[in-house]
Amino acid sequence: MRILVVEDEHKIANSIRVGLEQENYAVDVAYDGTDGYDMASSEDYDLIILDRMLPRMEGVEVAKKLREKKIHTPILMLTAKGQIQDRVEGLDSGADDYLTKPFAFEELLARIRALLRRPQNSMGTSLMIEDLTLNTSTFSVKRNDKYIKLSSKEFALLEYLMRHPNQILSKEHIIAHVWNYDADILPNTVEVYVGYLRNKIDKPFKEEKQLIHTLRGFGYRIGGEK
Amino acid sequence: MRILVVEDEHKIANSIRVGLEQENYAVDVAYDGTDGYDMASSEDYDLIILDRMLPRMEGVEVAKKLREKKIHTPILMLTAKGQIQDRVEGLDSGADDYLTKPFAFEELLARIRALLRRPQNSMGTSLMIEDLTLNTSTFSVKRNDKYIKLSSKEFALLEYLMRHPNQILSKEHIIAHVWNYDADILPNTVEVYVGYLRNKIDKPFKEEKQLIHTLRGFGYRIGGEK
DNA sequence: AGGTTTTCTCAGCTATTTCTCAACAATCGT
DNA sequence: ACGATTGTTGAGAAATAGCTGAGAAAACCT
Repeated sequence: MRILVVEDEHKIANSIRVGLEQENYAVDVAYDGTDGYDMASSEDYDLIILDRMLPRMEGVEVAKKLREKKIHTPILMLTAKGQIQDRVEGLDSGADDYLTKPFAFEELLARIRALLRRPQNSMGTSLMIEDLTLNTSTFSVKRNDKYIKLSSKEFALLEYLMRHPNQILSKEHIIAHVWNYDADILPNTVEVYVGYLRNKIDKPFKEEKQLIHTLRGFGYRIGGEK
Repeated sequence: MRILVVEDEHKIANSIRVGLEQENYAVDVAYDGTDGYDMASSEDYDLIILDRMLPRMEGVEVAKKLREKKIHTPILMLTAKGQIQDRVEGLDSGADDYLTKPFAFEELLARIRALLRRPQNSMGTSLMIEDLTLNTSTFSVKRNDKYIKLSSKEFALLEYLMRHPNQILSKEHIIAHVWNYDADILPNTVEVYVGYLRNKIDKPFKEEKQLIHTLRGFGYRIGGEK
């Protein structure tokens, strides 16, 4: 899957590129509207991520021109927050979906998956490892039939871990996926949150198998053997 | 089900179209009265949503002409607010129901469902959670056999919550469904209205189970356990 | 036109969450 | 065994989410 990112802020463009590449998308980047338009019309992308405010040509303008040219590549438009009424205009211009900055990287991924009509990543909304269940539609977490109350960040972290069971996830990787792209999060913060999760899902279940493992020097992993 | 939307404001027409398509209706749009009239008389629609103020031919006029031509497709007429005395005229002209702009999308859907259901059973739905009942045809709410008086916004919010019992609904989600498209509603407004509802349906029933739950960081939920 | 109700925002308050820091513990290489 | 590196944890500061009373503005009703 090839994705074109049109975004003038290099920092943001780069984080998106790196993040998407880790998810095995092929990514090209354009830093202004006209470049974006040229690339979108000459190459064959599966998806275009288009910032609304761009030098040389506005995002809305780019979208309109592409549609006029009968290029129907799905477009996901980005705007700064507080421009809520742009939504209608954005969708009118031909965009297929719409996301306000700043956003969590996971949300961007979810929208991309939706637009690419990919079968949602085990989209039973219910993730399960051993006797631990996480339901993404009711936002509930259970272990051994006991409900566990998590804060939203704890939930996001656990969801991310559970979507990649038995895989080692580095702290940098976790930061990129669970926090916003521009969040300046120390690796220690991840350590602290892993600690919180352990207090809630492992420590009270001493009888059961411990689920969150530390792989010193590499990262964390949920599930699998010691 | 095929629906014809006759509305000259492209922005509104488009939002309605997108929204209805998401509900699996097939939607055609006409942007003025004569086009609307032509399409309505040549195609076979299940419902026509007709704006009152239209270029080339007034909504009322379109409705009258259709009825003269023995086309009895249900018509839902839209007017700008503050034109309340138009109601009689609108209904006289042959419209079956009547909605003032701006409206919440959920309300439009409810009316559409009502109109499309009319031939079969004209029974309004009754939603129930524990000892709380909400009747959408009489617009009445009861708890423990006591009638509770709600404003229309409160009613709309409660109806939305009760149509999704045991589900967590985020403030953004609630705004999108209970308020109208271009309403610029702060999340705090939802908090306030949830407060109003609590004052009326939970606080006076301290003995009973409390029904409206806050899930910090996620949203609100009606029904279900603490 | 005047009073009432409803809708919505604001500002202050509280509780919770988020995140960092720094001290401590565990592990690793030599 | 030793310092160096990496991970854990308690304490607390800062940020954020949610609740509520007050009130402005609009809509509604005679």
